[in-house]
Formats: sequence, C-alpha cells, structure tokens
Amino acid sequence: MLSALAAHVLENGLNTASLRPMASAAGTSDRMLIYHFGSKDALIAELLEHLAAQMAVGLDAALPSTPFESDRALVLQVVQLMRSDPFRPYSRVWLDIISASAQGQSAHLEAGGKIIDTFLAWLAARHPDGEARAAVLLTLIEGILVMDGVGRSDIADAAIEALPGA
Amino acid sequence: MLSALAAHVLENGLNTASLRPMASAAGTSDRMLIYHFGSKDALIAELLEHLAAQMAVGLDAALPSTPFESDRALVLQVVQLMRSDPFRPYSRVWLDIISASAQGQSAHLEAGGKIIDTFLAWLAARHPDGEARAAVLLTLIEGILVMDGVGRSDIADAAIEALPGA
DNA sequence: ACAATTATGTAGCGACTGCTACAAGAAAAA
DNA sequence: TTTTTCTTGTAGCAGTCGCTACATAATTGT
Repeated sequence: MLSALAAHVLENGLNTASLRPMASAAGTSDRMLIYHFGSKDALIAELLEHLAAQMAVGLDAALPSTPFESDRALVLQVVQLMRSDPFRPYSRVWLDIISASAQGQSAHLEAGGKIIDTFLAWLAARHPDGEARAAVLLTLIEGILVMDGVGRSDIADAAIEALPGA
Repeated sequence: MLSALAAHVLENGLNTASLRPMASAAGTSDRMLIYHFGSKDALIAELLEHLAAQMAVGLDAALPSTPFESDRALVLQVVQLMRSDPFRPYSRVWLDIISASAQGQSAHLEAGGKIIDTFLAWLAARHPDGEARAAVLLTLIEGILVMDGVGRSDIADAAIEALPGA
C-alpha cells in the first residue's frame, strides 16, 4: 500500500499529490485511504517515513561502506548516484520535502531532519575523517542537488572539481 | 500591483498561491488578475521575474561590492544575510522555485537559472579569485539554505567553519 | 456628441479538494 | 446461528480551483 503510494509520489510529486489520484494508483479509493490513515496529513506523515526508509535502503545498497580515497571521489560517486535514473525521483521528492519544511509543515520538517541525519551518518561511514568533514560534504551535496534542480549542473560540476582529491 | 503580489507570495508561499487570495492581497479580484495577466501561468511568470529583480536589488544593497578577505568571511556574511528577517521570505520562496523547477515547470526553471546566474556574478564580484571559486561557494551556500530549511543549521555552521579564512 | 475601446463588478461553470453519512457485504466472535 | 466487528462501495457535501459569460461603467478617440 505505502509502496504504491510512494511510487506515485516519486513519479508525480509530493506537494501536489491529492487523494483520488493516489488512491487509483494504489488500486483503492480516496474513501479507503482516509479509512486506513485517518486523514491526509497522517497519510503524508507515514508516507514520509516510508520514503525516508526506502531511500536509506537504496543508499546502503548502492555504494560500498568502506571509506573513499578522497573528498572528490566520494562526492563524485554520490552525485552520480543521485543523478542516475533510479534516484532522480528521490531527489525531486526531496526538494519537495525541503520546500514544505521551510514553509513550516512540521511533518515534513521532522522527516527532512531525519533524512539529513541518516545521510550524514551514511556519508561519515564512507569518509576517512568521519563526521566532521562529512558535514561539509553533505552541505555541498545538497547545494549540488539544488544546482541540478534549476538546470545549472555545470556550476555543480565546477564545485566538485574544486574539491581536494585524486 | 506586482509588488503587492510579491509581498503576498513572500508571506504565504509561491507554490500554494491561488488567484483569489492573491487578488485580495493586491486589492482586486481574481477576475482582474486574469484580465491583466491573461492566465495564472503568465502571472506567475511575470511574478518570478519581479521577485528575481527585487532580490537582486536587495542583495546589491545589502553587502559592499568590494572583495572579502576570505572564503569564510564572505560566506558567513551572505548566510547571515539570508537568515535575517527581511531575507528569510526570499529563501523560502527560493526553495519553492527550486522544487517547482525540479518538477519540470519551465517558467520556474528559467527564472531559477537566471537567479543563480545573477547570484553567481554577485558573488564573483565579492571574491578575490572571481568566478571559479565563486561557483564553489555558491553551491555551498545553496546547501546551507537547504540545511536551514530542514532545521539543521548546525550542520550548515560546521560547513562554514571548515572553510579557509580568518 | 457619438463611437469605440478599456476597465470592472456579478455571477457562475465545471472540475477538483479533503472528507463524511449511509448502507451493505464479509469476516470473525459468541 | 446470531451478533458484532471490519471492510468497502456509492453518493455527496461544502469549499476552492482557474477561468468565463454577461453586463455595466469609465475612458478615449474622432
């Protein structure tokens, strides 16, 4: 159920999702969605948790958990992953979560914070210097996501190129 | 007219804005908005241009156009500016533009690209090494905006602290 | 003064929003 | 078997969405 909803949201966007299209994507009715989740807000909250978990699993599966040789190598791998077909929908939904968070929607803010924390730990495990440097790289990666989102991947690439590394 | 619309959007969000509330914020009717702009999409397109110009003026007025001493000093100034009360609404709307761009809305994509280009030139004028390094710092600043948006300003601060500088 | 254009209010259309009242079938418990 | 609980479909409510038809007023051009 949640997986079908997640698939629909990954394809069509989170902030513009409404009950009836989601329901038909999941093979039910809006009536049933409210029955199961209580309200749309509750549905979104559960969906955010599901998406976060799904993304965490995907990240773990995609890259080895051994430290990379350099900042640049690590960031390059991560960015290539985020730009790949299977992960691009997650990037788009992630930007939806961020914008809703910044508007003060608490469920998105909470989920967004957790996703960042997970990502930070994931990065730290793959960087020789651990968490301190990972914070920098994570911030840069988020910036790269923004650049990609507005069609300025060249600037993002320049930022990667400037990193210390092989 | 556009200024009143911009003020409403800065206060209430861009992607959730609808004609009737915008109209009443501007002292007119939805009827008149369509009459003047032709359609909501056209209105949004003009509004995006207005917001971009407004933001560029604000940036120019806020910080001196002489180069800063270090990466860290420059980024710190810019981030403090973005976090200040008058600019926070712009940051929120900016995140709205990014998420809409990533969903493929062409007006937002176009406006977003222009805003980035403006910002890059603005930064380059304030950095001793010019555009090459400015690309890196701009990417990082966008990441910091994301961190702030999801309530992880501590990570953003760590990233600033790691920059070379006084 | 008359005609043509521009501006504005009123009312409403059809589609969509989240959600609910009501009823009925399905399943489980007694 | 009967009763209670769980699940589902049908229909619809009140509200909002972008937008438009129609009429009227104000302005402008000749």
